[in-house]
Amino acid sequence: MSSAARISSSPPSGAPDVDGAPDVDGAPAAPAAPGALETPSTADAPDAPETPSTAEVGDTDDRTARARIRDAALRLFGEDGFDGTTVRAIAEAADVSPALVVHHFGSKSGLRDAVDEHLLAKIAEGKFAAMTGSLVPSGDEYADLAAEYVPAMAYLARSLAEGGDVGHALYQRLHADAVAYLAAGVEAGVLEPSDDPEARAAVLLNVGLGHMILMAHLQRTLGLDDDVAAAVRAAPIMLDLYTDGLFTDDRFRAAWRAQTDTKATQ
Amino acid sequence: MSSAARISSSPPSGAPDVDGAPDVDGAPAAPAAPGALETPSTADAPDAPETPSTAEVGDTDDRTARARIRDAALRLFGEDGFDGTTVRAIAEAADVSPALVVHHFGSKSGLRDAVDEHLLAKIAEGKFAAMTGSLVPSGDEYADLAAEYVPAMAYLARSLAEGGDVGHALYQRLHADAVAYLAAGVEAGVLEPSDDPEARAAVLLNVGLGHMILMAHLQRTLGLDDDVAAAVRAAPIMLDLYTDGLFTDDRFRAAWRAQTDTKATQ
DNA sequence: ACGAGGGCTGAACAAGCGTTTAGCATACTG
DNA sequence: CAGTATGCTAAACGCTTGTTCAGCCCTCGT
Repeated sequence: MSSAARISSSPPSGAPDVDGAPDVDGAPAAPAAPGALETPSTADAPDAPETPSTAEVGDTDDRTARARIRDAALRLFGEDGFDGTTVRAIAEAADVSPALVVHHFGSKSGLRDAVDEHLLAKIAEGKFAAMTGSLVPSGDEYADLAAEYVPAMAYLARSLAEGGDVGHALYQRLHADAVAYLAAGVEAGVLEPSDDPEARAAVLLNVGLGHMILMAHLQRTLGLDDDVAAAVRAAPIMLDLYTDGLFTDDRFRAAWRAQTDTKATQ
Repeated sequence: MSSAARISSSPPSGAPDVDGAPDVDGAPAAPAAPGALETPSTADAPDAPETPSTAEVGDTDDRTARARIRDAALRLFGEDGFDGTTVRAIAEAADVSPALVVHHFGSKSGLRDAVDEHLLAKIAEGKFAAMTGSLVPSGDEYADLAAEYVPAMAYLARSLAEGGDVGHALYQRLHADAVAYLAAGVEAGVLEPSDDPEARAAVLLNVGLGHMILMAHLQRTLGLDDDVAAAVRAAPIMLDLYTDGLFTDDRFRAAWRAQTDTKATQ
């Protein structure tokens, strides 16, 4: 959520800071790079020149058709899955011939690798902090972000759920960030300390990401119109959970401890 | 978790009740039918006679080959996805010819429908309460359960993440159960009340199911050997979250409320 | 002006897919 | 015992898929 990051930099007093509501979603996630929330570039704009110094394989220039194919593949993979997406469909969406797809990326798997690499680079830049972290910037800002990042989020959600390498790479990155920001939050005194910070970071990451992955079900089940409404409806509940917990006392925790203790002494 | 169900029926005092640890996983989920945790039948045993009175289509007898095909399909769909699984692979796993698959189920989609129906029936019986609910019965019981239910869980996780109709049917059933059991828990005084019980049920369901779906990532990231270890590692953290919350005070909730109030009055 | 080369394409190919067909055994029914 | 339905299979069909191939067009260096 980047809440921990913001926690240590924003006064906990009255008015929320300028870039949106207090983060509320489940996971303490990626680094909220300063300005990450401002003016997202339009979705289909060609990439930045992308210095070929770091070129690893055939990553020569990358604009126009090549980028169009990659973006179309990202979107379609996210919507229909890798197997459910045909090269011909990608080609049509990118307005090129099927042969060009394989000419640029070698094969369909090569295209997926390129999509993954591109996405991981974006993640490494922290560009996904806003979306993976704070699901509720509130209102228009969220809508703007969603328009750009929803295809990527769908692809990531699918990758995470399927347990492939891309998803796991993303997970590990988000986990490392979560550990750092949770520690910062604890140090700032706004988060409860933990006996097992790494595991807690993973659990909270699961909670937040899972909440995101399943948000569509919540939306349908509650009869909401769009994902913004769903996020707004869910936000105060997450806040309640994180503020008060769920149980009224600690009888369940006590019971758990009692059992594990007796087991350990057996 | 069925915690709410158990809450109202078990004394919150010292020793945990007989059928395992206090439920600890994220979601208040399906009804923990009495005895649901006891002696699971072996995985590949043929189904119960399954009275043909409720036969809807060609559901005549259902044992031997037909059941073998269905079980193999369930497992393979869960492992490799629907598109990633070929009819020939299912046939080989069930030790029959590919043509028999189609002969029994009409088509590959028909087979999926049969798998879904079978699974939803199991869910309706409450047989999944233990797995979807309490991820930590502790130790051997969990291992036994896992051996039987893991294929189905994998299939369900995939269905939920993909947002198809099966997954949503499951979700709605689990949500209804969660609403009921959360209400019971509130009435019993062990759960915090909520302004929005339906949304809270959905959120907690998302939290718990998402935690389950992503458990494999947690396991890999923390370097744990198996899913039992992961569940045991995660359990006290979930308990801490549900008992104490995450924040040390309510500054985030206050900030959220302040913002939504000012927005509402604008 | 004119080759050279890269972006790009239409058409075709081999492989794998779901499905169909024709037919074999076995078991039940009269 | 004949007749018939049932469980089941081998082989093949048609289609879609990812991929290849030969060649077009258009730009650029000389």
